[in-house]
Amino acid sequence: MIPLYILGLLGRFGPQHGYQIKKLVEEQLADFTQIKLPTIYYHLEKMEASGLVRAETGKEGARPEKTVYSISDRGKEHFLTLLRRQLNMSYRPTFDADAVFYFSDHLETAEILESLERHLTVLRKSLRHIEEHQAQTIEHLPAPMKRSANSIFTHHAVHIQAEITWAEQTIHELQEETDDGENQSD
Amino acid sequence: MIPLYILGLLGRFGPQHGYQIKKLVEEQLADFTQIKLPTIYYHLEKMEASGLVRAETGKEGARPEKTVYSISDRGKEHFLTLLRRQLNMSYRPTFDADAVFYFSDHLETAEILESLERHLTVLRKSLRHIEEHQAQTIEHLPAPMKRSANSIFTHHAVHIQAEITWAEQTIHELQEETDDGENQSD
DNA sequence: GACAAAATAGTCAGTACTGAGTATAATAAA
DNA sequence: TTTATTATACTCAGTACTGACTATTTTGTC
Repeated sequence: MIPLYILGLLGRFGPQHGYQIKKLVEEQLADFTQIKLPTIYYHLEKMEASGLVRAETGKEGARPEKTVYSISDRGKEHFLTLLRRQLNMSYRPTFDADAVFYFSDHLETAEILESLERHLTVLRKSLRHIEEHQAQTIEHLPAPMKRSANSIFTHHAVHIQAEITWAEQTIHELQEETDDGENQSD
Repeated sequence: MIPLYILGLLGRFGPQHGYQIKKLVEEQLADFTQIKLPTIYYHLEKMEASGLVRAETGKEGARPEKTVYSISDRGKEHFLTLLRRQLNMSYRPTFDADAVFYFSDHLETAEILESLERHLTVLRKSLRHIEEHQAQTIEHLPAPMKRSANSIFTHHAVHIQAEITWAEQTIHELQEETDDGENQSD
C-alpha cells in the first residue's frame, strides 16, 4: 500500500521532499495509514532505483543538499496498476481482543468487564468525534471529493458502531454468566 | 501478540515442536491470526534466549534431532503480563479500501461499482459461513469455552455486517451520483 | 541579537517477519 | 516393492519497517 500512497500524493501535489510527503500523509491520509518517515525514504529510494520516481538533489546557496522527488511516467502507470489491484478489496479483519477471550480462562470476569467498559467509553468518544467532524470537514471540500470523503467517514463510523454493539452484547453475556454463578452458589 | 499466542498454546496444550505449534495455531487461532512457521521458530528461539521457554533437543533412535519447547515459570508469568496488557484494547482500524476512494478521481465509477458488488458477494458468503458454523462449533465445546468462542464469532459477524452496510450504502450513493450526471447531461 | 524551541531533512542500525528452500518420515498407490 | 505424495521439522537469506539519532534552519521571545 505504501508505494500507492506515495505515488498518489506525488501525482496529486507535485514534487516533494521526503519530509513534505510525511506531512501530506499526516494531513491527507491520517484516517487510513500511519507511515513513519524512515519508511517513506525507504520506499522513495527503492522507487527511484526502479524508475518510478525521479530524485533531484539540489544545493540552493550555501544550504545543505535536499532531495526533491517527483513521479515519472512509469510511476504514473504503476500507480494505476496498484490502484486497480486494490479494487480487489478483501476484508479479513483480525481482532487482538479475540486473544483475550480465547485465553480468558486465565482472567477474572471482573477484569474483562472493566476492560470492555473502558473500551466502550473510548469507542463512544471516537464515534462522536467522527460524527461531529464529518459534516464539517466535507463542507469545505470541493464537490468531486465530497462523496469519497463521506464514504471514508462512514466506513469508520459503521465499524466503530459494530464494535460498540459487540462490546455491549459481550458485557451483557458476561453479566448473565456471573449472575448464574451467584444464583447457583446459593 | 505472537509471543502471547505461543506461550498460551504451550501452556494449554503442553510441550510442542515448532511445527506442532503451527498446527495448533491453524486449528485453534485461525480466526484471529495467521502466523507463519518461520515466525514461530523466530520467537521460540528469542524466548528461549530470554528464559521464557525451555528447549529440549532429543534424538530418538536413528531419527534426526527434534526440538521440543515447553513453557517455563517465567514464561507463565510473562504470558499473564502480556494477556493483561492486551486488556487495554484499542480499536483503530485502517481500511485499504479507503485508499481507493481517496484516489477515486483516477477511476471510472463503473469500475468502483463492480468492485463493491464483488466485495458484497464475498462478504455475504462469509457471513453465511460464520452463522452456519457458529451454533455448530459451539455445540461441541466444553461449557467454559462456549461464551468466549461465541464472543469471537459474534465479533466477526458484527464487523462483516458493518462492512456490508457500508458497501451497500456506498453503492447507493455512487448510483445516485451517476443518475444525477445523466440527468444533467440531458 | 542572543538563546531556546520547534520545524525541516535525513541516516542508520536493529527488529520482525516470511518466501523459498532443505531434508527426512510416513502413507498411499501402482 | 518401488515410487510418488503428503506430512513433519527446520533453516536461511532477504525484505519491510521503524526507533533513535544527527544536523541544519526557522521562528519566536525577551
